Amino acid sequence: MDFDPSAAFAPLHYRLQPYGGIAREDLRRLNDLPYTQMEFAVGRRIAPRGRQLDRIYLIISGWVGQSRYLMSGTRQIVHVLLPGDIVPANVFALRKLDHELEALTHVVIRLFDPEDFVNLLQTAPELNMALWWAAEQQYSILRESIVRLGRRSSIERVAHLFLELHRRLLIIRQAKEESFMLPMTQEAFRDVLGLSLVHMNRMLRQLEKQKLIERKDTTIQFRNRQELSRLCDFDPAHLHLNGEGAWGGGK
Amino acid sequence: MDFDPSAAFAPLHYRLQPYGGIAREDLRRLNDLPYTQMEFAVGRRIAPRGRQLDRIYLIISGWVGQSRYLMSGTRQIVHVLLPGDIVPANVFALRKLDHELEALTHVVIRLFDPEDFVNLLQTAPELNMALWWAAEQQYSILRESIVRLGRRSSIERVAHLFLELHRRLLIIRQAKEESFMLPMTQEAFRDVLGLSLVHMNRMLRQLEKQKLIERKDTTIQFRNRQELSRLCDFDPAHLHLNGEGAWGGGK
DNA sequence: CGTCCTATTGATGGGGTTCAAGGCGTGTGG
DNA sequence: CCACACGCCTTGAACCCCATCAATAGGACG
Repeated sequence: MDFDPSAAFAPLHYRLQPYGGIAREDLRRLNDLPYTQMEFAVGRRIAPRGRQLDRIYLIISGWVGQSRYLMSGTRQIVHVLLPGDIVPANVFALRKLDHELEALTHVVIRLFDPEDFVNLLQTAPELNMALWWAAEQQYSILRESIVRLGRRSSIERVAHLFLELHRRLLIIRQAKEESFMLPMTQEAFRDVLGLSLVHMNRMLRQLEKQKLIERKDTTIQFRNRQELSRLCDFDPAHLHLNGEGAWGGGK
Repeated sequence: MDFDPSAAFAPLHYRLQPYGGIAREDLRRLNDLPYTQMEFAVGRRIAPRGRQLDRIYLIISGWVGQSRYLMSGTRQIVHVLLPGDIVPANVFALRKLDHELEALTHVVIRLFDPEDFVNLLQTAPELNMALWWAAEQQYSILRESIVRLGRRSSIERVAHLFLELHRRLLIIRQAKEESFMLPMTQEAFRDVLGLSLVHMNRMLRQLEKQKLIERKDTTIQFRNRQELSRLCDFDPAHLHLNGEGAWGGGK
């Protein structure tokens, strides 16, 4: 680490690292942008569906769900945002939110003025490019979620989500090599995977019984990650872990 | 229409219209960009997973599937691209494809050099912004697909996809008010919805029996679109049909 | 006229939901 | 300090939606 961002910025810093050299100065300027900071308790709604986005949300700590409620009252969590993630992923298209933002854990977020943010990007091309790549990664995760929901069995879904979250947490250094903290309830987990609570719980126990994972409190420990990956045909390619293929965009 | 684009460009033109005034000159310059044009027969692979994107793909006519194959051989079509759609949606992040591009119908595409494309965008801010909005719409559709797969029943999925495709086709003027052409096979349809062929067929027949739709050859005619929308809780908000909320991005 | 692809329908079985009840830990108030 | 409540997790039992297997029909095409 040649740059020592404030702890608040560390996740974003790690997240953008793979996408090429971002000037220390740029990160510092991002760090120095005026902001409002807010905290939310578990389960609280951070922003409602339909809200016109007039702020850039940066997640400092905690997990945030982008979720949709159907008329029947059921919920689908479309995407789980981790520290360092930004809403909207594409800061140039400030739309109305088509989903809720909900705190899946205790959450700290920072709000920026979009104009400040975009002005900074326009004089920081590397940072700009890195954010595009981070956005692209988010969308790849959405695509992979579609595959997971459309074509994988329940046990595969559970395994696949574990492995994906683990990789994402590794990037921001909030996981160990073979374990990670899963702070959300099974209820939230269920709504990511499109399953029932009962059945998802059974699949969890089955993974334990097969000695693929271990659970202690909120910690998930992999006991045989390779076998787990094989079980659910996990391929981290969609996470674009190396920024390879980045193209300078006429800079 | 104050601008008369070549027939090839009409869908893109219609697609970008809602997102604010794009200068006629800009569209003309896009139209004049050097390109390669290619055609693909039904079922042919346009680009394989893993290919480094070094071209911008614009769909001129036909439907293209972004699909993933699992080890088991099953396929999930992650997204259906229609005329006027662009791959990659974000032309600034040229990654490796994490899915296949397949021709769901006979397809004509145009390939552009990314550098040409980006250079044009850098001197055409309105066009640039419109493309961001178009990209954002694509991602919203992905999110809605996740809800569809995760929390909707089979018959709801079928109805929902019909209504969504109809809306998208209306935008590019390739549908009538109460009907549209569905040129893809039920096999492809199945792989969008994550269902089995047999069951999906039954749901189609059931929608007919309930007098909600009618099918003649490849034409789907709505017989009671309101009831169909209610059945599947369809809400076109995710399509961002009006460009409202567009924000100038410091231009 | 046979072949191949797509659509359709019947029969059967299983993966996952729903209903129901109990366990466990934690916080809270008497 | 204990009793109780509440949230979350866990497990059993019954049912059902949807997948799978199987067979036929109906073009399109050579």
